[in-house]
Amino acid sequence: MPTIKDVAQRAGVAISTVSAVINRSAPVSEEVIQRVEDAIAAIGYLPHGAAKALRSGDSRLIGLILPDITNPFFSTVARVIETVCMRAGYMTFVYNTDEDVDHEMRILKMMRAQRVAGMILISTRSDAEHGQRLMSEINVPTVLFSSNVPATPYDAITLNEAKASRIAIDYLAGLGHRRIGVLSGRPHVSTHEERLEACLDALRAHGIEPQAELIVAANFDQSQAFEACRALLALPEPPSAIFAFSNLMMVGMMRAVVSSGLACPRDISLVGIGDFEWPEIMNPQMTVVSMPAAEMAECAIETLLDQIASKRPPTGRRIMFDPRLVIRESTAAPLVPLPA
Amino acid sequence: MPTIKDVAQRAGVAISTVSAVINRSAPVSEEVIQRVEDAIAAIGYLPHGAAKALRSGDSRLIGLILPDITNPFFSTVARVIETVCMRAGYMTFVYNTDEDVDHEMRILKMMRAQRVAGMILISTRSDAEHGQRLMSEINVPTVLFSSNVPATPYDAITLNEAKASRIAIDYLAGLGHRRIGVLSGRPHVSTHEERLEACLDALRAHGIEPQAELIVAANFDQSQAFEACRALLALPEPPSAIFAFSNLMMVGMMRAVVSSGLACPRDISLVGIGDFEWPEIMNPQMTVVSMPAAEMAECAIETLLDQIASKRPPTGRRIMFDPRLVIRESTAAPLVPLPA
DNA sequence: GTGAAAGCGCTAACAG
DNA sequence: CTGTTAGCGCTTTCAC
Repeated sequence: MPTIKDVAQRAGVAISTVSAVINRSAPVSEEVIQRVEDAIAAIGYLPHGAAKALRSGDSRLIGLILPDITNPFFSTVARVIETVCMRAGYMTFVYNTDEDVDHEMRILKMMRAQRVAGMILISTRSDAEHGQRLMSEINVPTVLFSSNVPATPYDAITLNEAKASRIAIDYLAGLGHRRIGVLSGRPHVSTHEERLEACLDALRAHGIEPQAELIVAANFDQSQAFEACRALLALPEPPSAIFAFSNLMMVGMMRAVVSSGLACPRDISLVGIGDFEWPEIMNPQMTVVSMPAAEMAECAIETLLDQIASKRPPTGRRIMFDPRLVIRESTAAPLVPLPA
Repeated sequence: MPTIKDVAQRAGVAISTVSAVINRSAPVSEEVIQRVEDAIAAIGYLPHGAAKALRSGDSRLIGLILPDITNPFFSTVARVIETVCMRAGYMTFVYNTDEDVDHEMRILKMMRAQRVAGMILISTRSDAEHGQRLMSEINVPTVLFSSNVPATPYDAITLNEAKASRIAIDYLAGLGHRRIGVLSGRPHVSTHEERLEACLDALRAHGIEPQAELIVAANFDQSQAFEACRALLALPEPPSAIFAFSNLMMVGMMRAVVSSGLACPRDISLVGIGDFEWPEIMNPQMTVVSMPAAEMAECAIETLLDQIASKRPPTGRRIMFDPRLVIRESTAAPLVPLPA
């Protein structure tokens, strides 16, 4: 591989001059610029990223840590962040935690070893203990995404979780459902805790006392949601509607209904959080609380880039985006409304 | 950030000793190892990736270039490669081309600037001209994935494309279909060219002369497939079955059928290449030619890692994986079989 | 066993 | 405007 020295030699100038024309970091005569650019093109020179990073102390690298790129919500987020980063001259590392705390910490270490300039982190937990872990491992601008970690100085871009739950429960209750199941996520994650709390509030607001047997945590996991939903459906007094806290859990529920020989929405109404791109090929087309994934991702990366550029410390503020109820075919009034 | 120097100081040893214990590259006494490791832990030292890469000439970086991570086939591939790479001590850059040649070249440049140790490339074109471009831009071990670029020295891991088409057409013809539409991909891509050629062969083998009006290229794109399928359906003599060359084009077809007020498989049979993870929630559940995505990805990364480690030049060989027909509900015998 | 020193490719400070 | 040079953090001879 040719180095900057080879370019200088060929162009008949000093190394620093080459650096100056590459980075436009000092004024150079038009004629010399031309000679240098010709030399670069002739020998196919490309600056050595690691050398540049080492010397300048700026890796031009950004880390994106998410649960699972296989989930369409997160892959959409990744695409947006990749695009914005590239435009800003950053490269992106995208890594999957699989919702595993240890793995998250391992990835954080790799990011630190690469001296990334900043990170977007969809963390696996939101509790104070994890906040401590994060703060001890992170030493670059970081913005939290989707899930929040309160006891932490980082900015967070999230959904308005309370509203998301409220919308869903209000809609279901409005349809006449009284026995409403909830497939929650995983304790210690803000997207679970906040949605769950708002669910309970909303249920009570409709005069429905939450039943423990109808509220089950399925770990944000498709197959666990499948099992949990089957169990709910097999209850002596099954719910007439279920609200799940994620897109993949919604899928799990739909599979469970099929495999139980039931029909949605005839036997059971289903609502999830997070939409899919082609609802019309699903059976049934799902009613969901949708979130503005792309806008949220854009906000997150803009926030991060701004923090990196301005060298301002994070303000610890939280930016919330509004969910929106998209009514399709997986919900209906209960078959046999309970007596008032 | 602490450096190796700080560790050496704290442990009371020389820099080179610290390096030796970190990399186990030279024998060091147990006692000193302990002292060094304590020092590392105490100050939270983590080797500087760029410095290491610069000095050792080994970036420990692998590039994965694919069309679109949003496509479940590619995100599955990415997960496998990330996992295997991490186990082997490599980090991964994943980048999307959006099927754009210029963008592919831009990404290749970034990879070269980072001095990646190797690449897995799902290229956007397969013709000789593009092969030339690739060879002039690539100077590290590279393995081609999914699409092949024949005039090139790189190993390629692909589907057995001929067989994929044959399976699909045989099945459709066996069902009694004579007017079979084909939604092909994009010219100059092997996954288009090879599948198309095999399609025509298979059609003729069944005594069906391919009709130009029934064969349309939809660019491997979901919405173009939607449009193309609608057009096919609106033909005076529409096909009774359509075979599409990708998973997303299959989605586009299913949407087109819905939006045309038709029913699949009653009015039209549909087959695609590439499966989805939860077929049972689709309407209808789709019949597809499935490919072993994870095994193929594993083969690709193993091949690459082996090439990097052994420093053997690529053999230019092609490893093909067998497709498998998965019959579900999107196919049936034609409503009105043509007279023999 | 351990330590001193050269140098990977680059940037930036400074002298000309 | 151009050229020389120090040194980013690390690995790796090569003396000791």
